[in-house]
Amino acid sequence: MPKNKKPAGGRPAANFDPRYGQRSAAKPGSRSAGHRGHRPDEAEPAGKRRWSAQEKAGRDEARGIRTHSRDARGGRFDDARPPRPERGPREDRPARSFEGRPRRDEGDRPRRSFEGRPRRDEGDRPRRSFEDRPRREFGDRPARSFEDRPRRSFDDRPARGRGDAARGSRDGGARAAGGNRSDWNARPERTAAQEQRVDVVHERLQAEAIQATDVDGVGFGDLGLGDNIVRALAELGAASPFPIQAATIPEVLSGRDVLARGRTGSGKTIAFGAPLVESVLRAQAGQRREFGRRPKALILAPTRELALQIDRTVQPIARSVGLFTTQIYGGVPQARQVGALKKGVDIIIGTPGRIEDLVEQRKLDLSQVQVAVLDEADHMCELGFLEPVQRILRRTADGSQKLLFSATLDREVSALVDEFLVEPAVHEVAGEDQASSTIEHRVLVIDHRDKAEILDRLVDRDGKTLVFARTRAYAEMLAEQFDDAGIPAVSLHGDLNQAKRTRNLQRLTSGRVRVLVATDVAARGIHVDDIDLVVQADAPDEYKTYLHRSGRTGRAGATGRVVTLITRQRRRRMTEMLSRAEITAPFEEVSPGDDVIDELAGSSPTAAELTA
DNA sequence: AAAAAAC
Repeated sequence: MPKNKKPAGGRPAANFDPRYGQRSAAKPGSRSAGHRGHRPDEAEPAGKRRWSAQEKAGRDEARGIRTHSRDARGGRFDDARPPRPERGPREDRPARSFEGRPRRDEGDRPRRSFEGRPRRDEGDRPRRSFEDRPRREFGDRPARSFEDRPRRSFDDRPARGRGDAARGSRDGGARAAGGNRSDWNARPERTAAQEQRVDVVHERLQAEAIQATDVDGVGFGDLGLGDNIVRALAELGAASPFPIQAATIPEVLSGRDVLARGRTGSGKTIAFGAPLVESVLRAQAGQRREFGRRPKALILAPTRELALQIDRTVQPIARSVGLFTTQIYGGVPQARQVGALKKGVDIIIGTPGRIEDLVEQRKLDLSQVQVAVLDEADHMCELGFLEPVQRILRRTADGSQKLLFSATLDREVSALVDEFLVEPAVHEVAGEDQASSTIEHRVLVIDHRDKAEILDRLVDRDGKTLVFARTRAYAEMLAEQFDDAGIPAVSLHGDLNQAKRTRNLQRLTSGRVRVLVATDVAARGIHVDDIDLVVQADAPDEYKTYLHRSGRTGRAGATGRVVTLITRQRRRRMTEMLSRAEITAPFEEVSPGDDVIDELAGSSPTAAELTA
């Protein structure tokens, strides 16, 4: 089995370790209930609010899906179900029938070619570019030589689909002809030394890079989206396409499988969401939305919050053309979700567990799904997620289009690409390196005993701050610590029940609280406007985690700062991880009374300071 | 080792 990553090694006694316990088997939600009292002024029935409309987080990551199928069903549109009204179903779209486009068989595309680019032998660490990430050594164990690292080799993977046989459903013609996808696997044998690298590097996929300047003057309509969708995007705050959107929207509409990498906050959600809606619409042009119709598109995300957020972006787009979406994730009663499915929905957005659960209960039928999107695709290929995701994808319609998006997309996704994608197009945005980033990175080397005090000072500020902790217990403890210090804070982690999770995140979004302490449940995809400081109370273990966590700030061009606390012993691991992340950050030894803390707690750097 | 994801 693709035992993806996860080194056997692991970290030594973590840098910090209150370890409030091996309390892994904690009871959900219990302990935190207590510290919610602060802020009596919230004249808002916080409990009931559920994600209201105020946060149309708009762009964020997006995933698009699309359908190239045509699935016949009857004629009108009489859906009475109104998830979150806003404007009624409107179907003025001319039913263009675009389908019929030559689906994957264009031999002319020079791009893609999934193959692993020749990895560079570094020693010279050139610069970044997502690709060729210089070694990525998992556990970040202290400078251990690469050799004792558990290896993970693509070539060791079970021969799944490697040939073709396993992927019977897809039209074999194109595939047989195009050799591209085989490039994923047909890599030359490696030497033992190279083999070592593979498990840590996950080479980058060769991609077609779009230049930011290519987008100048291009509108969403030019990319093939209909007027209603373009209008809906404008209402979400997306007036014109970001590069990743300009690159992937036409590709998704063409029906091709797509792999896309765009850094955090670059607009991936709309990049897949908008064309997905357009595709579903085209596929059913002129047909009625029947009661009980089965979903035509599926968007999978790794966390409930992300699924919810994606829906907040996709739903208005879908509604603008009369299509319905529904969320399918755990932690909340099934009834409402099942009820929506019974009435019939066009697009479902959710997390693997509940989706599989409903499928097994026969309350969800994925057989009509023509487009499936995996957001944070590389994460969805990790241990624990991969198999459920595979089972879900296998339930979708034969030949369904697959779209894989992530800010850190690498060969780790080959586990899914091999089985499910056919000659995928690979896109990324050119020049997304640190030089063009709007995020400033700093590392504070501290004494463990000073940690709590330094954290208190760092988060005692005006702007919104997101603090990451390695464990649920520590996240909870920190939130209480901040509260006790007079700094209103809430937490977000898996020990909380979904209502609290949703409410606490909402509190940060709305600004009622300016400090949120979270585990990595919030590392990926979550978009909250104006987080200008990310504090890593515990340094992450993987460079990808570093990139995703820090990506909670500096979104859509805004500036932000990331401060990571480490103890002296961890300097080396941190240095190595930053190099893998291709990030440059000064290390500063800091004590509680140092001015630098106030400086860091102050306003985030200006664009000019960042480039200086 | 931890986190996430169903009940």
